[in-house]
Amino acid sequence: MNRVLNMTERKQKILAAVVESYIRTGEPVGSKNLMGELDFSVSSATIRNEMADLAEMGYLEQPHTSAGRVPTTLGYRYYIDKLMNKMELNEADCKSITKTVSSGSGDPEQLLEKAGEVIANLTNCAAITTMPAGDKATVRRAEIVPVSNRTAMIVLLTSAGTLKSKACRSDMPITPQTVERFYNVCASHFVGRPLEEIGTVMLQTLVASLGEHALEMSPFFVALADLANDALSSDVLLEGQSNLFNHRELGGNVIELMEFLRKGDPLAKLIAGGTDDVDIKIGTENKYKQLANSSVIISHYDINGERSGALGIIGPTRLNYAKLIPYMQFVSGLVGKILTETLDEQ
Amino acid sequence: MNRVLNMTERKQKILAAVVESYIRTGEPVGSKNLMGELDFSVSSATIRNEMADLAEMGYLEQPHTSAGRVPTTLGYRYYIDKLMNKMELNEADCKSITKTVSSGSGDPEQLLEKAGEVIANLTNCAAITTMPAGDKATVRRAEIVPVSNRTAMIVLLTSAGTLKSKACRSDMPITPQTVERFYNVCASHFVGRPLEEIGTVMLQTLVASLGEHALEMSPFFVALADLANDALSSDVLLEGQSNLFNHRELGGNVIELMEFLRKGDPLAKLIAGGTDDVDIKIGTENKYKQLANSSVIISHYDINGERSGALGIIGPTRLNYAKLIPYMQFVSGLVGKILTETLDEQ
DNA sequence: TTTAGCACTCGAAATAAAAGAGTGCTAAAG
DNA sequence: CTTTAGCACTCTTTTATTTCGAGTGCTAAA
Repeated sequence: MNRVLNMTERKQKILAAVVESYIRTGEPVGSKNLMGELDFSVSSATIRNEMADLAEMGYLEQPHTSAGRVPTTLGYRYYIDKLMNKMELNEADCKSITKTVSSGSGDPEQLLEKAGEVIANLTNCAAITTMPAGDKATVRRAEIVPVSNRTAMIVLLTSAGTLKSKACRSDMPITPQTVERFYNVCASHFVGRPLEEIGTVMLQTLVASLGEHALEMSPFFVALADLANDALSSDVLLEGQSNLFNHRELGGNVIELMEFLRKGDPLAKLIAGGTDDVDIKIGTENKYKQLANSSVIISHYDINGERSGALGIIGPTRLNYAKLIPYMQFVSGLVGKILTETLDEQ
Repeated sequence: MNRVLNMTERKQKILAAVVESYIRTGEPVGSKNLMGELDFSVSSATIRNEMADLAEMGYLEQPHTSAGRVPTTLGYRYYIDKLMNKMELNEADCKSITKTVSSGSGDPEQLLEKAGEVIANLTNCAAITTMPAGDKATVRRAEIVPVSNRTAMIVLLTSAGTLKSKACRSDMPITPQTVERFYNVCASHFVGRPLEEIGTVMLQTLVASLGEHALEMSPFFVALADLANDALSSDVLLEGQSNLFNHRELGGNVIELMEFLRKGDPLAKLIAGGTDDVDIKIGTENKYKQLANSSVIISHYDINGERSGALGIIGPTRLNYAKLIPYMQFVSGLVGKILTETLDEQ
């Protein structure tokens, strides 16, 4: 025994056929059925031997002894990297996507929400989208607006077009002088500076320098720091969550999966990483165990040539990669283009 | 035959015992089991007769011929209106609720989110909360802030402390004059006036009067009208949706139910109606067919003595009404108190 | 190296049987 | 007239048993 197994061309063809058949039907695929799907004629026994080899090599596995074969994570990976032929985009689909996505009023949040919806419907998966990153955003404007005697809204607008606000309560009455003082401090210390600089340390020294007004002003600066943090942590939108119910193979884990998706934080991390144009994580390739039965396709978008955010889908491992990857690229490209136009600085 | 069936005291006791037992266990309750739960001794046969009567009267029903009895909508209703003894609030719970809910920074949205979470955890149901109604809110401030050459944020702050914003794109460059002009128009026409007045009709006449600037300004006013509408339609927050999975009796309908909850609109209507302090809708009493197997408990909160919003839970009909109703009242009372303090005008 | 043939495995579906909980009715007792 | 013991009957749930079929792995011949 202990022979060496090489990946031959025939094995590749068989692997591709298994993957594609499984993606299409969701049923483990057996040697007989596979005969009809190959562009060369061999007996089922031959295919069986090849499949046994592929299983030994780690590309296929059997749910149980007498069932057909199913691709492993490794099998999908090999298929995607070496075997898959990306499908062309359907002209009509492109048009309708473009129409839907660009129908908004120019509001980035609305745009990404729409894009998420489109993707979710198109792919029958859950879609996640991130708002344009605020990493390098600067403060464009910061002010307080009183809403009652002791409560004011703190408003922060960034150069990335993100606007965050928050009510804040003070122990002392809010006078027009308070408002003006806050405005002046912001204008001189924050406007035009990166959001990151509004940290608690910075604030402490600042508040200290305010002397007699320190007590009065400090809650507002604390709130402002909160807002800056908010604006920095890019928002994640989730659409079409319930599409996941349509995929039986996710089984009872759908609930855990949805619970996982509900928390925005890991999602943000999920979508953040990766340097490629399109990131694909299959099953156990995902760092989060809740995603062990899912695949994730993430496609980034650029604003003014700079990586700014991403769109992604989450579904069963059995995704139609050949079709969906080009779609994701198309939509993210579109989003990037629209946002570049919208937020263009000059 | 055709005898008249009267509700006797014994029947009431039996009905209450059935309802309470079913709420506790989720199993149809049979005559023998019920014997142990009554404060008087009769044979199971007697109970059987009484239960048959209650079934004929419409308060109980059988899932199938040889199963125990389950309360009908009518049965629950009778129990809640006439038989139920509200449970006292647990001192420790109150404290921890108060602590959690009031731990925020004074932001109403954050407050209601926290309150929703608390309720969801406490009741193991989905919780809905509405932001304070903007019905009578007036415009406190409206302005545009440029974020790029042709894009600006429209910002609207209402007297109710709601702040809405939206990006808006113009076909012409946005100049400081544009900003000032917008500000002036808003100051003279909108500030201090009810939100409702910013309708499209009003806008049309206004834009017409702008003469040469009409084209330049109109997209902003349209966006402003959008924002006003947004601010008027009270936002609904949903928490603990996934708790619904824990209730097996909701069966396969959980998915439809969640899908229904995802759309905010019917939720808003659901929570809006009702004049009582606490509204309870049991199963088919709900107007929406998706809620036919669910119960809804809604408790309103007042700000400055005026009905302003509500907190609600959605769960199976088999809710522990005696315990949850007081809890809902407590939390909504608390929310009202905190918001009154926060938004107090004087 | 490929292929036909065949025994074997294992899950899924179908069928049968048994168990159990609860009812409704009857007839006797209070 | 009301209550209760007794009992046959109904219907779901559970468990056991069987059957079926798809698919494999192995062997031996081409």
